[in-house]
Amino acid sequence: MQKNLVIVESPAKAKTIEKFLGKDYKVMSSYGHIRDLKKKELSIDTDTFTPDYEIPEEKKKLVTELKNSAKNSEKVWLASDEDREGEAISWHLCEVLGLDEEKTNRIVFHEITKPAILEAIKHPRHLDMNLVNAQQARRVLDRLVGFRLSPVLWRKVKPALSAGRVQSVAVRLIVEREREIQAFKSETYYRVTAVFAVPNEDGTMSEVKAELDKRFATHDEVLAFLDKCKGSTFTVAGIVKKPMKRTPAPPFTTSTLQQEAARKLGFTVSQTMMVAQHLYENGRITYMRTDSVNLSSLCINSSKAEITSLWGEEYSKPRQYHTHSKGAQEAHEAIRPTYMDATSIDGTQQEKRLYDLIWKRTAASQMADAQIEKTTVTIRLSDADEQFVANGEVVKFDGFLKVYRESSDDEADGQEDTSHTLPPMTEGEQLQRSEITATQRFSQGPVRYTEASLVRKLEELGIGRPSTYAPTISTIQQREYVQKGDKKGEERLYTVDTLKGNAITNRTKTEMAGNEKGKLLPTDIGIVVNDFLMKYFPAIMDYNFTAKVEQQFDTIAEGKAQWTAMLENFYKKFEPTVEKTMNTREEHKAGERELGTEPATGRPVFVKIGRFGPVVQIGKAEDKDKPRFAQLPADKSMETITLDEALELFRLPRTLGEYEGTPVVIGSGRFGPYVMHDKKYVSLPKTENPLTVTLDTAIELIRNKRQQETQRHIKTFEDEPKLEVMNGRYGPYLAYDGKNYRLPKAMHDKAAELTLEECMNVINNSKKK
DNA sequence: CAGTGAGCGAGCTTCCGCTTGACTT
Repeated sequence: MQKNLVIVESPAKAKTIEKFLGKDYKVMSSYGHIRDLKKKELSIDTDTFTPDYEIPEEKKKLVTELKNSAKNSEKVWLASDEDREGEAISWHLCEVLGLDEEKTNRIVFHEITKPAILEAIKHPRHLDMNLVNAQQARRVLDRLVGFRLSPVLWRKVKPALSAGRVQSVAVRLIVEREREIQAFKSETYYRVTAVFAVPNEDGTMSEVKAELDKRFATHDEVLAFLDKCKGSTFTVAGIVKKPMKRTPAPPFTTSTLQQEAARKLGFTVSQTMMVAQHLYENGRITYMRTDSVNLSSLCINSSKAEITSLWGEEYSKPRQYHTHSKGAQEAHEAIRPTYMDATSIDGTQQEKRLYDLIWKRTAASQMADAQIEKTTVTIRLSDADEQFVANGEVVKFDGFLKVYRESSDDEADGQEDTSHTLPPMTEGEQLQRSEITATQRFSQGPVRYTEASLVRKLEELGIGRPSTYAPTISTIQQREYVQKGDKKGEERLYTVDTLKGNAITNRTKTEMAGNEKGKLLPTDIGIVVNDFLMKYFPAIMDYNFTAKVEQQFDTIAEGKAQWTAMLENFYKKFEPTVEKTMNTREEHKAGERELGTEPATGRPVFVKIGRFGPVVQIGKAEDKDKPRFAQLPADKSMETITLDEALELFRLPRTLGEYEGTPVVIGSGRFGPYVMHDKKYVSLPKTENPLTVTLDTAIELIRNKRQQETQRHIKTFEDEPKLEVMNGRYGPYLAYDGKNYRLPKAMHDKAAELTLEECMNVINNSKKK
């Protein structure tokens, strides 16, 4: 008979703890939740709000193992995380394993160290049913919202769509940001900078850059000002030195790690989580799904030792951080290296880089402030009221800046770091002007979200949890509410006026404005679904909805409210809205927009969301003649497409004539326009317009393609029919068993003479990698 | 990387959180 069984949530944690506890303890993992609502049904009695739980198929084997182990143990310790979800996991274990609730030993530890765990074992408690009920309320509410709302979308918008407390608000953020950008009107202004020459002690000259304390609204004001500068003298009116300090950012949470890895390493949110998972499983870092910035005393002490030995005592400053983000539950520590004395690790390139980032952020958080001296010099003009201001920054003591500096999202916007020194100047000193420049600028509109900045916004609103940020972002892309893509900016003209000597020169330059890469853009479906939900379910779409229900979950957790009563309250308002919306007349009409009529027939032309996405339709379903359909191309949107653009789409496919007795047709497919002849397709080059291309050109394209086809097969082998030497766009390659393999450059010239053995060598070598 | 190319009448689809594999690419 086994003495003790300890159950934790994660297998990596189980392995570590087992070492600390010795042979009287067996440690197993539940791999998260072991029971949930049924997958395909609502699984909730909507009169009593009783959930109907089941053990999912993929967990059955694990549960049997846990059951057997529990039966053969004298004592079972439930050691899931100390938060709402963790408490519920313990309760489900209790129920499923048939443990006696009164005799349950529920324990929690705040850090994975031997003393902490031995201490926890000394203080077992019972299950906190209030906390469990708060979790049940959370789970049931999310199911009700998701499973009652989604079918409304299936009927009113398009099949297989989804809605939920978290994802729908995430889409709303992106849709609204896009509308803000559309509505934004950029205003122009003029920024004036001056360069002065200042003599150094050794007789050489230094340059000082200063900016005018006023921005001009019109070009006339600029010219008037530059004119005044011509005869003006420039005098140093004041020098102010101010000491400043900069403090390090707190250690990483899931959300801040995702943001920094995106900015500094270019990782996607899910990439970051995958790499972090590896580091965690290899014992390199603490748990990677956390909203806590807390560091264990172990880490604080070893950081101090490490920093002192690397850079000296003056660089060390132990700090305790406290979490105050909305809805934080603090079941774990911050994300940090398990051993601070490991300054680097073995692993893949990505693992090394992410580890390095985590190590530096953690170390910096335990380091001294940076001491900076900021110097501000004001320069007065004799002939104008405005003043120039020059700023200098000197780092007196670098402190944490030695290892780490946090990035910000809008860093790339020309606001480069201004840390530079000023040459010595004295009050009353006259400066020699060398050049004054007025540059036209434009006010910056809102920027689109990236994956990482959306995560930050969601966390700020208290929506979603560390374990769901990455999945939420992929869900809204999978449902095609949102697309990651590039938005091309527009070319813009701006003027630069320069005063040099006594002459003012004017130049006009061009720049690209509003160029954005890898940003989240709403699709037509995303916009339509959002507008629909905003119209009928504003309460769910409210940015504060989650915060409001979280407050109620907290009240339940404190034992001051009944969880089923809370759900009843919610449902009695929610359910009638669902019913009402379901029963509105209009089906699949959301987002429909009439563009006008087709000139030839007078039939109505409109855009709508069809079975397979946005389409243009001519005529109505009830008409005598069947309606015609055309899918919206990727570069057009339902909100902005015009009647003419819509009618263009119906000019394809068109038949050009016949060749070798079969028709030649120009069509438009997923990959652009093509020529179809005898069931074979040839892509139309970009230089040809599908609406005007001639039969002769099309025939030429068909012939070219045929010739290419004959040259594609270089060599086949009798002994191995699955293998073939092919000729592709990038030279010869091998095709074997449905896969393609690159041929080394040296073998390109003798591709036609390759032997079977040589080919198989290439294939086996590349398979090894 | 290496070729691709539709129609709008199968029944099904869906939530949020907690955790990792076992599958391919």
